[in-house]
Amino acid sequence: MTDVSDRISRRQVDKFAERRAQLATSALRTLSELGYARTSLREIAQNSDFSHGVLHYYFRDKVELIMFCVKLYKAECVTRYDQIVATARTADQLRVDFAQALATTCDEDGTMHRLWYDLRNQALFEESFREDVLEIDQTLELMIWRIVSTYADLSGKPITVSPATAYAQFDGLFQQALLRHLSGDPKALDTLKDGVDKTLPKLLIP
Amino acid sequence: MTDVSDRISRRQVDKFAERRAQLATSALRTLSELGYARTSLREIAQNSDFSHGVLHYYFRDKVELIMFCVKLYKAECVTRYDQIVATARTADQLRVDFAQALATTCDEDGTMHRLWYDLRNQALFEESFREDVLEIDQTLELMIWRIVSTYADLSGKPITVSPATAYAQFDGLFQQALLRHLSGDPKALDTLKDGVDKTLPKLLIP
DNA sequence: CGGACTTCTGGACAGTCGTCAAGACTTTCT
DNA sequence: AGAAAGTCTTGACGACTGTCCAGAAGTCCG
Repeated sequence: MTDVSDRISRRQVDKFAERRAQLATSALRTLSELGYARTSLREIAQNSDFSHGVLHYYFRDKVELIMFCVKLYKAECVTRYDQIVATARTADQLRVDFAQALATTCDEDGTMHRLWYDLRNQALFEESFREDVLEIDQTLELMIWRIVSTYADLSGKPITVSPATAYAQFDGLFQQALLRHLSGDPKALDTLKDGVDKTLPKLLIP
Repeated sequence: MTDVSDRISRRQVDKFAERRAQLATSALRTLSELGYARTSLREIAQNSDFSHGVLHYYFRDKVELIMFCVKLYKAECVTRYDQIVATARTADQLRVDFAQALATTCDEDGTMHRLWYDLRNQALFEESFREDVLEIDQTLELMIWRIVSTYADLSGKPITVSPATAYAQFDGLFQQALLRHLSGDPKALDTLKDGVDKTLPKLLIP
């Protein structure tokens, strides 16, 4: 394989991947709006610049498309809070920033996150979803752990719970807030911030 | 005479309600097996002693049937842990019993609970589900609160978090354990017990 | 028994679904 | 230029969905 053909084939691959990403972005809009159960490939195509047939040109089937979508979204989502870790100077600041960031995510990206919860729930029923869902869940757990361990460092106190427990607690708080917030509860975000504020210090030895 | 509500107010109310419950029980089996998205009325009927047409004789539509089902289940589920509250003599015993009870539920009734999570998630998308889901969620929150406040009484220490926060934390722990457990992780239940063991004391002032 | 009512069946209807493939259009290569 | 490869549209397919309905079957009572 010469340098030229290598470059060419790579360019084609890039273009292919580019269109996949473009279609996945369209699909994400539709999925986050309707949820897994009610989203059809035709609906996805209608909210994009292409016809429904093209989806099978870029994705093997519906499952592959959806998994590609959620991975695309979570890849960006997973690094969102690292900025907070990087800039926080004190434990209290980290705690406040983290609580605020969760509330902002809940408010601005609520529809995307309900999609994530929807798909994670599908994994409870459909085995084919589990591998990918568990992998994403693992990266989220690590993201939370970076927050918690940084908070512990800044506090100078050791952590008393496992990464899994810490993640589960914040995930529960977020999920509850999301339901309340989408249902129109005006206090949902404040309750979330308060919950995080109270929960984070309890993960350390007092 | 085409409306279901007319039939309800007829003479044989008991028999009518009885059959509704019978059909709902069949439906629960199917729903907990397949989940909301993939359960059809024909599938439900096939797992019962009747044909698919009869479902529209006892329920207005699919949504009414499913909501009736989950309410039937949660009505029993919500009182399951009150036994623990009633018999616990010490805080430590309550803590251990509660952790064990959650693990047992996760193991034995995992498929039913994934259905609950599935429907609660649907409420994030479909507004018509929200009212019922929020109501059930509220009773679950109260159930957890009875545990936590009894634990606080037995410990002689005040609680530091709100009912919503306490519920969200345990719900997160349970949900995480359910996913792991259904995925075949042998440590899922022990992790759940450990998480509950660690979380419960942290809800009080040390 | 016979009629009135309730309960239940099974098929029909009008959609929607994922998937596929034939062909048209576009780009790239020789 | 034309051939080849890549990209996209369109229509079709069989299967499945919730809903409805005509009528069979069962139940009750005079």
